Amino acid sequence: MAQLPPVVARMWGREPVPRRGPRPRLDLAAITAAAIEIADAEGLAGVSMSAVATRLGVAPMALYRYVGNKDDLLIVMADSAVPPPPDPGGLTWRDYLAAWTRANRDILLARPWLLSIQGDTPPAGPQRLRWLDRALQALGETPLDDGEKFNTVTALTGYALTSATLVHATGAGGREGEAGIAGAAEYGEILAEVLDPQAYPTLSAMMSSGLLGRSEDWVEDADFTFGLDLLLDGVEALIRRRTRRRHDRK
Amino acid sequence: MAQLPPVVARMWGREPVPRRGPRPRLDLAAITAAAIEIADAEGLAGVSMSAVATRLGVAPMALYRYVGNKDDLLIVMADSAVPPPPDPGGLTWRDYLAAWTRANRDILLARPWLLSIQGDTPPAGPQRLRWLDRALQALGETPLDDGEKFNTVTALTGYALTSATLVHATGAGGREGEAGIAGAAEYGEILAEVLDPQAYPTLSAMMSSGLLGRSEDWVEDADFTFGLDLLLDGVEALIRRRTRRRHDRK
DNA sequence: ACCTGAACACCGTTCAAGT
DNA sequence: ACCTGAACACCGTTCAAGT
Repeated sequence: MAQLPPVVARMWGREPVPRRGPRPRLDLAAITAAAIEIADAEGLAGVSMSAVATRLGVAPMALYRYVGNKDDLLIVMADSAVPPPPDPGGLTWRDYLAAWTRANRDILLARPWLLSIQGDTPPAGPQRLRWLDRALQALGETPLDDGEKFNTVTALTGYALTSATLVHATGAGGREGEAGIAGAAEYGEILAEVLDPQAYPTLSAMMSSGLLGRSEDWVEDADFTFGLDLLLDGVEALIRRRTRRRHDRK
Repeated sequence: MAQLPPVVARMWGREPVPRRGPRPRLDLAAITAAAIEIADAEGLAGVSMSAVATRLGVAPMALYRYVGNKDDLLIVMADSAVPPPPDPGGLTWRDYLAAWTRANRDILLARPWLLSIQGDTPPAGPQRLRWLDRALQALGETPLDDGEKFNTVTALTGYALTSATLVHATGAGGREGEAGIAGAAEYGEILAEVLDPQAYPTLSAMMSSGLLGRSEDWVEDADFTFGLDLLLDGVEALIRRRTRRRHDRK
């Protein structure tokens, strides 16, 4: 699952260029698109090799010419399901990274099945690396070194992912008929019933004061923005420190 | 997968208390322990209902008396594989949350299969909620409101998760013979070969200047600590702002 | 009440064979 | 070179039957 597989080369357009033989009826892009359609409609559980093949009008074994195994297919799906990152166009690093993180989270909310794959796979495909590139680019003008930029992006990515998990899992952003708890309120009720105030003092105090009662707010911009600003404030503080130090040396 | 299932009640000790009939030869704890042993040894792929049953010396169908289905079992595993959170004992909120986040990440590094489950499941079991409780408790003395505390913890959780994913996926922390890319250096090499400097200007510039060459550092304390401090600086800035405002009102 | 045996409808993946 | 048909060794899950 964590192995960076040969199929990665194909993701980057390094398709073998054969001379002879019948014209291929498939390619990696068509297979991936079919698999994504199934995942969007039925979730990851619906994505079986034979379901994908059926949708393409082909025998299941035909897929193995393009994909080493099913894990390969999942990795390719997780990359190509991601749209291009927002355009940097003239934004400050802070405004851009805010938009970038929000867009990142929105993708995960629209395609929750990505959560199950991305938590396990490093960015190695063209799309996810483009996202990484743009975020690093936005920090280009700052005095941070490469490692610091990288860790900043890691923190933002993690926040987007955890927020999306929470929203999706509690069903707060849930579309009708979707898997997930009926609502954050129900989640709260279940916890309230089960939590022992002795063992979970802070959490149960918060719950009885209504934290989780109104927790559909988790999806709302205000709440997401708060945590995001927390992170960006940290970055800004660091930049200010760095800048000051440079200035001192003059 | 995201459904909060009836098995949750059982996680909380709400086992049915039967009167008559043969004494049970199994219980949820034993099943979970067996499944975790398999996951530790062979990864999540090795955890099949029949593998778990075999390890317990029982027919596979016996498990269905304790667990609704396999997804249920995974949810229970993901909770009970988590050890108790660090002890708060006299630490400042900042020191405690730093230790908490680091411990969080270390668990994920020790049991990478948790990554595949936790990215998809909200905390609903006794262990993960205990972690949540302790983190909120540490923020108890600060002037943050409940929602702010909650989002702070979300951001820290996300950072731990993404850091662990990155470390694990690039194999930087890999034990011998484990799944994963052989090393971060190899990951870098693959990317270097495939990245078009035109399409990925910042990333390829960083790579040729050696960012990913020395990227085993990702695991090292220094690098992890940097991102963590970034987050905590953000929290601290917010707390300072809140405190000042209160002071002004006097 | 608890566990089992047999059975069902699937999986992912292989291999030799066809064109 | 590409696709297929048949086959293999598994899955998760059901149900009726045993004690």
